[in-house]
Amino acid sequence: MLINNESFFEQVYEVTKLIPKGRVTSYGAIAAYLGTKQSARMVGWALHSTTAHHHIPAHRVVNRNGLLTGKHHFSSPEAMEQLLAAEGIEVQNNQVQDFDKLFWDPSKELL
DNA sequence: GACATGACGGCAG
DNA sequence: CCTGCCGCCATGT
Repeated sequence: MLINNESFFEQVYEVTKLIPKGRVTSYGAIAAYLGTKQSARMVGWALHSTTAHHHIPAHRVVNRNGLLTGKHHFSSPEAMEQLLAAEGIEVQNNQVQDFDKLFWDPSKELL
């Protein structure tokens, strides 16, 4: 996989868009895929820009714990849960159920 | 220009 | 097992 042909943000957008419906991934996974696993925070920041001006399924991206930490940044705190639920992902207490099963690793699946 | 914070993650205690 | 601290990059004050 070629890395760093475009901006870090652009790559985050693409990876996020490639997340299969009904699947979720983590900021760290995306960061690791992009080669900046140490800067998982940047991924979150990138997605922040994404939700504002791009149509990105950012609701499929959660933290390593499977927790919907960023739901508060969506149109509505419930939006993230609703979107995930609409895709068949069970969310309880801001946490993705069966996260380990639904987890989608870009560096593995997208390879 | 410097300090503090943030959609995170890993390691140490 | 749970809590706390550090690192990383960009943005806001």
